[in-house]
Amino acid sequence: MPELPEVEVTRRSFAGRISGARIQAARLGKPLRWPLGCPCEDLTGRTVAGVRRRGKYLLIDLKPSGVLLLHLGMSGSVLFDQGLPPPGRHDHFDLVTTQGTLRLHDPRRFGAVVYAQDEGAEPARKLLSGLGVEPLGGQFEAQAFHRALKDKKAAIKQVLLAGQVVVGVGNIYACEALFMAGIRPTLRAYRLSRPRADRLHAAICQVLEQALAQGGSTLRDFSNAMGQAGHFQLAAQVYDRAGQPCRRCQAPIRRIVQQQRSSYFCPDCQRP
DNA sequence: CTATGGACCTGAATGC
DNA sequence: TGCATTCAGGTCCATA
Repeated sequence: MPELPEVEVTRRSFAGRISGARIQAARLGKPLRWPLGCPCEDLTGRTVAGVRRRGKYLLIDLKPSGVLLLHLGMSGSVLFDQGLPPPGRHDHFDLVTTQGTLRLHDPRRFGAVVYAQDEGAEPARKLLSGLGVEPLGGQFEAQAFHRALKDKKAAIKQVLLAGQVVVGVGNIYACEALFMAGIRPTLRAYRLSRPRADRLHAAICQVLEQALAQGGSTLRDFSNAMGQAGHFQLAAQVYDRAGQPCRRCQAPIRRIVQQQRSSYFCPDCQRP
């Protein structure tokens, strides 16, 4: 479910409300992708200093020390509120604080909650190192983007999903950005000309900013930590539209599989 | 080093 | 209705 805009929407929906709260208890449900990395009891008594985001990870900074990395995987979502009902079968982490309970709901359990001393310490370092530049907030530059693509032999779609060049672009937004830029997902990254790389750079920024402004996509079941749904589905140009007419030229949208993931594109608007 | 495929897990939608 | 198959927003890891 969650790509960068959804994760950022989630962060904004509870960061302010949880900051300054004192942790009273933590509890785990079924195993997530990785073990927490510390006993739940070790968290009690600490204070939440703030919530940051890096790629698709949420970083919950603790005082006097420690950080919780939270990843939503494919099906995760977060709730933060007071007086939450008892955990259900897909609620796998609760952080009970003086200002409310943070709850990770994740049916497929590809998500994770991981504790580290700080973001440079294991296991956080390993998860965060190797992540590319943040696409929003001014660090993402067209020239550097083009240069980075130059030594990637893989298809551009795969390079975007890998997150080593730029983070946060998942399957939906990769498809949408490539459509906006008029680029076939199968085109090898190093073959992008500077003008096409520039277009893709702009498209990535635009599609992510737009989704963020609209509160995150909701192709299936996304909602933020206050239970509100997003609206991106209204704007999808190609994702999940196989066989339907391109909104720009009417040609049927095609679906192909790359790296065992679906790619959608318009054969006329997007050129190899 | 790259490229590929499998792994993790559950639920919804589709097909016979 | 029941049962099997396919697909889903992610990403790590083993293998060649």
